Amino acid sequence: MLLHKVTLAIVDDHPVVIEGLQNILKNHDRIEIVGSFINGKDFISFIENSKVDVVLLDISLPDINGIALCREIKKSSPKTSILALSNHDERSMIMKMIENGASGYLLKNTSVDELIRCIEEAVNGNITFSSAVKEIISNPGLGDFREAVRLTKREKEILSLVALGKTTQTIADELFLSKLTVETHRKHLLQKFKVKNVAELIKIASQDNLL
Amino acid sequence: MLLHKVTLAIVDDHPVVIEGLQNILKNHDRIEIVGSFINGKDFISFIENSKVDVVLLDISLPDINGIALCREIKKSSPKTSILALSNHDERSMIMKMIENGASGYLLKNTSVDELIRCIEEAVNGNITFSSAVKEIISNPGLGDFREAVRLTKREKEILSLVALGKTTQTIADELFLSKLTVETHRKHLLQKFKVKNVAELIKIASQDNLL
DNA sequence: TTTTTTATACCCATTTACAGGTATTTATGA
DNA sequence: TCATAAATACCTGTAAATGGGTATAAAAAA
Repeated sequence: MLLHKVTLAIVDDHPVVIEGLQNILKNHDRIEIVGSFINGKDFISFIENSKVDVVLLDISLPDINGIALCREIKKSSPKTSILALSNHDERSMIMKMIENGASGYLLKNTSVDELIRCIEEAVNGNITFSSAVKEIISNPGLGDFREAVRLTKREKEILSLVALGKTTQTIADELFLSKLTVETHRKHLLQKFKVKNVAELIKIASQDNLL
Repeated sequence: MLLHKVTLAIVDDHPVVIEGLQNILKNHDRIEIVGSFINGKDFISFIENSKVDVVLLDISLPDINGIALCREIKKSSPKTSILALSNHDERSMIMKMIENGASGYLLKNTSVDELIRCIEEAVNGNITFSSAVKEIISNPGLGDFREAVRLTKREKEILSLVALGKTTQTIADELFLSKLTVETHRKHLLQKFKVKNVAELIKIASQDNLL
């Protein structure tokens, strides 16, 4: 048994959510809330000088991307357990957070009981998920095993020009390339995405936020 | 001055948000929270038998679309003021909610003070917005005046088949149409979206959630 | 009832895209 | 240093898409 209280911080840009979390946790005698932050930068400064055992981290913050913040926190304070709080229910996002040091992942519609259970697990050093998240992990959707397509810089560049409706010739002129070179890049894009024309290409790229 | 308390309900599928809102509002002596709901259906049943002056409504619920729910509520209980709570910061969404009977629109990152101010305004029958929302309304982005493209049923059907990478001929075969007919529909799609090829078409359709 | 929209279909000329190759130079990693 | 990946470029033939028209019947709206 630990004698000291567990120090916990909240990082979420929604004041109402902070209010809710504080209210839920304030009656737990083993937990002490040591700070609430509405952006990542402030929390990073804070953690450099303070001990935080657990942080409840909203992964969609205005100033910094959740994955990057997760890694930053682990670099500054490796012993801090990070519990990701998020609306994103894509398997890939869950996996990325875990890969980058999170100890758990909760969807925002998690019940209060489950939330507390997960925090307690995180305090004990375990990795935890809310039940909806477990469901997602164990029942991967169809698209979930299609690994992320790795595009070169040039390919990304051409992909976005294609998405703007530019033709091969126009792109070639703009980039001072041969039309044939641009055709090759397009061909590689179609191959990498395993699609057979631009319509499908742009749809998938758009769904994967590559535009 | 009213003698009775203002009755207020909360509809949000995030338990933590409900907790936060309850906690923020419980000390207001003029406000009485008469119910909290995590889906639209339950609230619709509730409001048929109860008087609710103000409802804080999350517009992204699992069971029903926010706009439809807004209209439902106004139909069942026209005197209830609806304050929309949302993460969606698109001008078009804000306008749609107001058109469908909402008395205000708050982004979820609204501060507690502002939230209370808006609830009080709504109680008094005014239409209110959080400052971030006012900003959005008064500074329309570039795309905001491009009015929503109105597609016919057939056009939508063909658009989604095109997005699946099917060729004109394939689509014609599947729908038992002449290839020339499908070509005409495609042409109309390009014209309506004011674009010159499928790449641009699919990108815009995808951004507008038409796929 | 008249007008407009929707869905259908056709024609022609031209441009663009796609499939399936090969090949060279330059970076980048192991 | 050796192998691999990236970026470049070329060739040929075919398939598909686009632009700019016209036209008609049916359905929906005014």
